[in-house]
Amino acid sequence: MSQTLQFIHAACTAQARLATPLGEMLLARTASGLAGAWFDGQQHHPGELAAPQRANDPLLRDAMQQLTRYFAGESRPFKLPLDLHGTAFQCRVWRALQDIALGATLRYGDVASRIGAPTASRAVGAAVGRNPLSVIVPCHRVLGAAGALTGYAGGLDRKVALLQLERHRAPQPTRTQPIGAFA
Amino acid sequence: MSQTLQFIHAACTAQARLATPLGEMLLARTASGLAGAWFDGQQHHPGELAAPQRANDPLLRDAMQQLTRYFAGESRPFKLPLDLHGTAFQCRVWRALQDIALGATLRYGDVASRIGAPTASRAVGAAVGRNPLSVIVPCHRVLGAAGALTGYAGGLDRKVALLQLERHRAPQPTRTQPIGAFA
DNA sequence: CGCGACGTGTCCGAAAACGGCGAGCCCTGG
DNA sequence: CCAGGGCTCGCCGTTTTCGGACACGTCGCG
Repeated sequence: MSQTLQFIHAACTAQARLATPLGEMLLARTASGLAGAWFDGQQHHPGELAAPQRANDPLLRDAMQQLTRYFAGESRPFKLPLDLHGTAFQCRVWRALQDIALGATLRYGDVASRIGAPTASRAVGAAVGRNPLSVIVPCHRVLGAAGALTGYAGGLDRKVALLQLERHRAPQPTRTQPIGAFA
Repeated sequence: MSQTLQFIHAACTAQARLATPLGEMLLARTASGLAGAWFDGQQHHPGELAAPQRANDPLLRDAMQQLTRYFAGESRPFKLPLDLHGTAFQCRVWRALQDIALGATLRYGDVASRIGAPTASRAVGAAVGRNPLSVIVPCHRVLGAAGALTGYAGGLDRKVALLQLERHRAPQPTRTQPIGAFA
């Protein structure tokens, strides 16, 4: 099992479920922050967690509220304590993802450059795909060099839906413009 | 890294250090019980833990007190909530170890029989060696078929010392007599 | 009686396979 | 001419796979 999932199963203290327009999600927290958010049936889903179901946990409630607002169209950025665990490289990638503003997109190669490994775009792809915090860490804002969607652990339809949702709320279309499908 | 150590690093919530006649020990707990006790420099030591140092944690304090009394010569059995994590096989072995009374010893093969895998004595050796709770789960009470000490993660001298310590407190020399070195 | 072979579960190291990529090349079709 | 589509080939971190090594004991042969 991957390092991240191993950690999730060992250290999570509570979980909760949330209904969204794109399907149900599973949220999980540890002692120090939000550790996971997955769509039902997506790739790299941790499966059943031993941690108790606690819909009224303060942090989980916060997360659910912010997600609900996000899906309702609010453009306020997520503000939650996170507890991301992965290899050093993955963490660098995930941190870089958090810097992509709502409505903006980057190419895999751009992310690679930003973390100081300009030739590792393919490895970046792998890391992006294992992002444990769907939606909250915006891994859906990374496109192929030609603007193609190229992949999403939750399924391409969800990626399309998320980008479309964000497309109309963006304060202004910042940074790298999506090319091709979204030009 | 081994399954057990992986868990230790991920799930421990507090640690403490204890001075004993055989060297300093590191104790670690999780939310549900005592998870580790290692001599400094022993094999399979987890190294630096991220969990905070908390000498006044109730469980850790209890453990330290009982260990201190043990080293002082009291023969009262350990009574602590434990949180042992390993493969199914390892857990069976470690549970079996806890049933060896103070002053008694078993052979690796005996342990193998007791857990229902009479031909797996070699595998038992491996599992015994990875016991995360030195002293408390008495892995030092297992000897080779001929009574030889054969090994101890903390060093053979410590194994000798522990057995000697227990030899004189035992209510009565129960069960399998140590052969050879301890006859 | 001594020696070697096997059974057994787990960890460890090395090697190979596998991707949510991207650049370069050629080819087609306007 | 130029724009695009399909192909091949390098890129690189992670995961998977595989072969040995062990805190032993029994059995079969010389």
